[in-house]
Amino acid sequence: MRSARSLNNVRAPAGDKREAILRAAISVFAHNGYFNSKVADIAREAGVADGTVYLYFKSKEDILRSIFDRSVEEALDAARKQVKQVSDPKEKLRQIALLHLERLGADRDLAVVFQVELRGSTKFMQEFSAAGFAEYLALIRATFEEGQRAGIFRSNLNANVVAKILFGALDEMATNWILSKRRYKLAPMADQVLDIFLNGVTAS
Amino acid sequence: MRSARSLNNVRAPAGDKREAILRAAISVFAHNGYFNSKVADIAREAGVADGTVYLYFKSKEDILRSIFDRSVEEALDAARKQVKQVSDPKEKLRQIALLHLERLGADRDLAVVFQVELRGSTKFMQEFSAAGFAEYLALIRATFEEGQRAGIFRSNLNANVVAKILFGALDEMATNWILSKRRYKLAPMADQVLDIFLNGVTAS
DNA sequence: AGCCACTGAATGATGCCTCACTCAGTTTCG
DNA sequence: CGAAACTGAGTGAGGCATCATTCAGTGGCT
Repeated sequence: MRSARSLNNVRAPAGDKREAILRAAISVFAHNGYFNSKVADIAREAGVADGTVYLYFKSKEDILRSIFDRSVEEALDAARKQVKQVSDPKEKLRQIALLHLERLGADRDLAVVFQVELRGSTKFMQEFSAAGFAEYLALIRATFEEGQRAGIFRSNLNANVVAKILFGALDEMATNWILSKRRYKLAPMADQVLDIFLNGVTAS
Repeated sequence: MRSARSLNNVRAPAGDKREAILRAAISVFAHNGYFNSKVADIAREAGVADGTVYLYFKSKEDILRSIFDRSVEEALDAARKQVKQVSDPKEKLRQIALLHLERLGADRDLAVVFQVELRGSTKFMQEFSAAGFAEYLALIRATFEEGQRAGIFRSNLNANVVAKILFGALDEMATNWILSKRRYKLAPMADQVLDIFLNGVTAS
C-alpha cells in the first residue's frame, strides 16, 4: 500500500530507515510504554518488516538507548552554545531553562519518553545519570558557580544542591505538562520558575 | 523446610501473608524493576507459593498499586497531621518537606519503587496523578496560599506553579539520593531546599 | 549474474496465572 | 472423649499466550 520508496527510482539514503524506526519507536514508546511496546509495533509504524529493525539496532533496548543518546547530545550542544552567547550568569541560567522546556515542549512524544519511559528502571536511570544527565547538571552548576564568583549569587549556597533544585523544578514542570489534560505552552513556565529561583539564590 | 508457622500452635493472624508479600514485592521491585520482576521472585522472597500471591492480590499490577496506595495514604495523613501542629505557613512547608524526605530516606527500597518504578508508565503516572499525588500538591498549594493571604509570601506568584516547584525540587533530591553511590542522609536536604525556596517566595 | 537491503514466518524462551490437590486444624456426632 | 467429616488457606506444576530475535528466501539494482 503506502510505499513512498517505490515512487523514487533513487534508493533512499542510508539512515533513512534508521531514522524512520527511531521516530516510530518514540511514538510507540510514548503511547504504550517501553515494556508494553512490541518490536513488531515499531516496525509496522515505521513501515518496515520486523527483521529490518535488527539491521539497524542490536535490540529493543538499543533503540531506547539510541533515542536517549541522540537527544541528550543535541540538547547539551544547544545549551552549551546558548550559554556562550550571553555573559550574565542569570541570563545564562534563563537560557538553559528556556531551551530545556522548549525542547520538551516541541515534541510531546519525545517528552513522554524522556520524562516517563526513561525513568522506568534503575538500570536506565544509572546510565542516564552516568551519561548526559550528569553533564547537564554540571553545566548548570558551573554556571551558578560563575555567578557566585561574580558576587551575583549567594556564596553560602551549595552549587550542587542549587543545580538539582533548578533541574528538579524544571523537570516537574515538564512531567506535569505531559500528564495534564489541559494543553498549554510549556516553555513560558521557564520564566515563572526562574523568577522564584533567581529571587531565592541572588545575593542581596 | 523453614516453616515458622509450624512452630506456633496458633494460626498466624490474617494479613500476615499479605504484609509479607507486600514487603517482598517492594524489595524485589526495587532491585529488579517492576517489569523485570517475576511473581515467582516475590513469592520466594515472601516465603509463600506462587499461587498464594493470588489469594491476596488480583495481579502483579495490583501489588504495585497496593504499595502505592498504602504509602501515599500514610504519607498524606502524616503530613496533614503535622501541618495542624504549627501555625506559621513557612514552618508548615518546612514540616511537609522534612516529612517527605524523612519518609523516603527511611526506606530505600520503598523510595526506589516510588521514585523510579512508579514512574515507568504513563498509565501508572495518570493514576498516580489522579490519586494521591494531586492531593499532595494541593496540600502544598493550600499552605502556600494561606501564607499569601497572611502577607508572608509574594502575592504575585501562582500558587500552583510554586507548589510544583517545591515538589519538583524535593523529588529531585530524592531521586538523586537513590541513584547516588555516596551514602548520605536525605532528610537534611530539606532545609537547604527550603532555604532557597522560601527566600525566593517570601514577600520583601 | 551477484550483491545486499529487506522481508516476515518460524522459533524458542519466558512468565503470568490457573486449578486440582494437600493437609492442619476445627466441628459434628455417636 | 475419639473418630469421622469438613473446611479453606496454601501449594506448585504446567497451560498458554506473548514477544524478541533469527534466518532462509525474495527481488531490485548494477
